[in-house]
Amino acid sequence: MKSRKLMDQLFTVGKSVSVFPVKAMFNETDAVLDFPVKVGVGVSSRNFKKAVDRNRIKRLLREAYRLNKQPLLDFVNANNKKVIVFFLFIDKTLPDFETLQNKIPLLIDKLIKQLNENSATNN
RNA sequence: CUACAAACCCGAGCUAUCGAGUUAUGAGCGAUCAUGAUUAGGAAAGUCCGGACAGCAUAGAGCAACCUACCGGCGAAUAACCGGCUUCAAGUUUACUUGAAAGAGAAAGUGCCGCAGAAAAUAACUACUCCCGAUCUAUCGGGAGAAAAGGUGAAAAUGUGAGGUAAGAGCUCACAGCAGUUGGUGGUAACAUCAGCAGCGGGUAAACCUUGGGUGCUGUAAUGCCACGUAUAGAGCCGUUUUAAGAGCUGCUCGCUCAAGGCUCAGGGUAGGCAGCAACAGGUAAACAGUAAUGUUUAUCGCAGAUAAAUGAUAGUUUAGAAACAGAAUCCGGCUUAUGAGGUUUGUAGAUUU
RNA sequence: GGUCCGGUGGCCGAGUGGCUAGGCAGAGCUCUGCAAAAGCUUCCACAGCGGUUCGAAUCCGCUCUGGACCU
Repeated sequence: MKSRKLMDQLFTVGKSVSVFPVKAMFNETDAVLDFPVKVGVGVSSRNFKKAVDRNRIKRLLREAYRLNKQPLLDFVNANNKKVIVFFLFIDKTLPDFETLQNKIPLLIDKLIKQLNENSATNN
């Protein structure tokens, strides 16, 4: 996700789920997207002052999402939805790849549940 | 060989699997896909200097402001790079080593120098010497001399010795120190050294200042272009061709030029794309010139280019070890700061062997 | 990305080169039957390193840190 407009929209009206140390903001959208899911990652510069550390965390988040994204894609394709997601790292210490590798699947499960409930209430 | 100091080098390589950015070629209407190539630093950092490049201005003059200050070299450029000179500091071997320097002018002027001290800068005061007068006979008053004595301070009118005198004084002499000036010698020069002349009136210019030199302002989010969009839109103020509101010369004044719309507030819209933007003060290697910075020649290479922002994950292996500081955002040169393990060179000290 | 400004006790804040004011807060004492108020005493500071100077919070350089503005 690279659009500034979508980003503002996400942070104003979007909802969130979190599995420590990662929080996911998400929003279903009617906007015309090229892909069913658009994803971004971020770290607060308040918690990590060095650009090296922030880049490291963003890379690990990207890699962890890449390896575990299949369930989310399947769900979204099955229900014909369009979703934008933003992963925020909220811990204040540098993580290692293994913990993220364990936590991201849990977060994605939770996200899918939320999406399911939303569509049920809307209908 | 060990320790210390300084300078410099390096800042992991390879294989497999799965990915990301850029780009070339091919395929596809297109989204995209396939194959190949390539993808972070020595500091990318701080932004302390200097440039390139771009926009505005180019009609200047004066004032102000800011920067700078030994000499030579190098270079696109620099107070910051290289070499030298001088001064200072430390160390010892006392003439060397290492380090530092914002290193023009205090004899153009103004200011400041707390406390202490007689006095912090035309010299005054106390005390000193001589003469005169008075008297209570060791004091007082007046005149003259003189700037040596006053012990405090960071700093006290160049220091020591001798002569000289009523007492004294660079008043005179010897030696030493300091800065000025003239000439000789060496050096491109700063400067060094020798001789003569006339001197010796603290410090502070990282206080104001003076002198010499320099600076137009702003910065790639600059700047140019394309697309989309709004309230056919509100309020207030100033002005409209002889006068002129206002704008530009970017701090001010004069002067000059342009000028029919301009300024402020409130609200609304957009926040997309292209160029700038990756081929040059280029990198690497060797040779040559130079003490060095640097330059020349030859060969060779094409070497990040994103925009919520790529350069990653896992496993194995090489190695004594893979750990430090740390992430490009227009580019380049220098400086400063952070930094792991190891290596090279030079110097000093110690030990051992010959 | 660029351009600037600041840092003085626990807090606020003055200080244009000569022992770092003042207020609030803290501690102790006085006052009171006990407290409050008041009074007295006391404690705790120049962001760090280096330079200029006899002497630096002040002047200069570097570092650290906080903030503002342009966009």
